[in-house]
Amino acid sequence: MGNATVKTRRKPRADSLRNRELLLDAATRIFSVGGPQASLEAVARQAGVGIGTLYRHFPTREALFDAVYRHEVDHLVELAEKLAGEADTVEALRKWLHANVRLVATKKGMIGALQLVAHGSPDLKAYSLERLTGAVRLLLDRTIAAGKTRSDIPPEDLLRTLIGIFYSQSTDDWQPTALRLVDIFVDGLRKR
Amino acid sequence: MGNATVKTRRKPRADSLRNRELLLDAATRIFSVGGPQASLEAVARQAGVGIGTLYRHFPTREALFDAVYRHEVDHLVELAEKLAGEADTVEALRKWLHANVRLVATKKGMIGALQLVAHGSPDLKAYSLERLTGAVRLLLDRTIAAGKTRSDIPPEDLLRTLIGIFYSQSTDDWQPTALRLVDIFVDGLRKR
DNA sequence: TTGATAAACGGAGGAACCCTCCGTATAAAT
DNA sequence: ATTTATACGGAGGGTTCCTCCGTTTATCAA
Repeated sequence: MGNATVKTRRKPRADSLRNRELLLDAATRIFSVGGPQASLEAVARQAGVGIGTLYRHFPTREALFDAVYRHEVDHLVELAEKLAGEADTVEALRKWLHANVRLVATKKGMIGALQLVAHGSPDLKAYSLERLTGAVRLLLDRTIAAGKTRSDIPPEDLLRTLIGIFYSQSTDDWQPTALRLVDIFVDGLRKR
Repeated sequence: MGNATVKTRRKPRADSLRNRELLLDAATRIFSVGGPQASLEAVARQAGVGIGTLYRHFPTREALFDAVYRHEVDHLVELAEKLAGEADTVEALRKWLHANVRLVATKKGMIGALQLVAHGSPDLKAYSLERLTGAVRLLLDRTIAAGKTRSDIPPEDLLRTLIGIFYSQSTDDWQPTALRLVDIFVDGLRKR
């Protein structure tokens, strides 16, 4: 039976897939510096496609932003999977948390974006929370299994702490502070 | 000696003052429904003046927003001064707090605006915090002097609680909840 | 009162952006 | 090779931004 849809669909066109990817990358860059209300025409220009193509792929600004955000979340999950291969489990966890800090630091626009997300689509919120929690769990479980850290901290709490660190630091020069706080927290997790 | 400026300045023109006031009122209305990035041309239209006039009075969007916000704060201070004449001191306090809730509720845009303020000009933040604290103190001291409420709550804490109530409630239908929370808090202040 | 003039006014205009629509181009299927 | 479903690009109409400048007017001095 294979496919339950009415007619056998054509394979999606190669240029379509490629352009979608180009747009996503461009949007990530543009939103990073311009915040979530940056020019969509600039995104299309940056991607090297027509504005019409952008709107066909992402009918609304929201849709584009949603996709970009999911993309970023997926990247973080991938990174976690890669780090899960490292020998030093605690260090792997620490690296992943630092990557989070740097991501938000680099892509300043993301901060404003996060506020939109918080008040925006519950779908997106649920998706990112779930996936990121999974990523943390992946790394955290290994440190626990290795007997390196205390075992009474659920991944959700660790994630919430991370978010709390992002929110509480709203000045320009917050990155070093955030990294330090992360380190302190990780040290706190360590058994001794 | 009077005026230390170089030359004796002319009196500001009457139309200038009037237009400034018109613009401020219009901006309050427009920002209320459209949020802090609403169209400035719409503000000028609403005020019945040319767009050039708007830009002369408020060279940047920030400047206009700043002025509107100060205006609103001043209104709340005036209200506090008026309520300070009421016989029932606790009721006066309650009314003022409710006015705060309704203000933010009516002017939805203010919520987004508050976020801009939080990360924006420290001047504006300091100004509003100071003036509003003064207003609360005015009302709170009277209830304490009348022996109606406990006396160990500084006005700053009361204000922070109010802000906390605004921030924590981010859904559409938050107004009744916020009013209830305010009432509970005021009841908590009461001596019995 | 009556000029003189500093100050304010309005809005045209060029640039950027938003989003839609549709003629053209092209990848997949036959 | 031909067909055709899909995707592409960008012109175009509408909105907003902000500047610039010719015109109007409120103040002040005579």
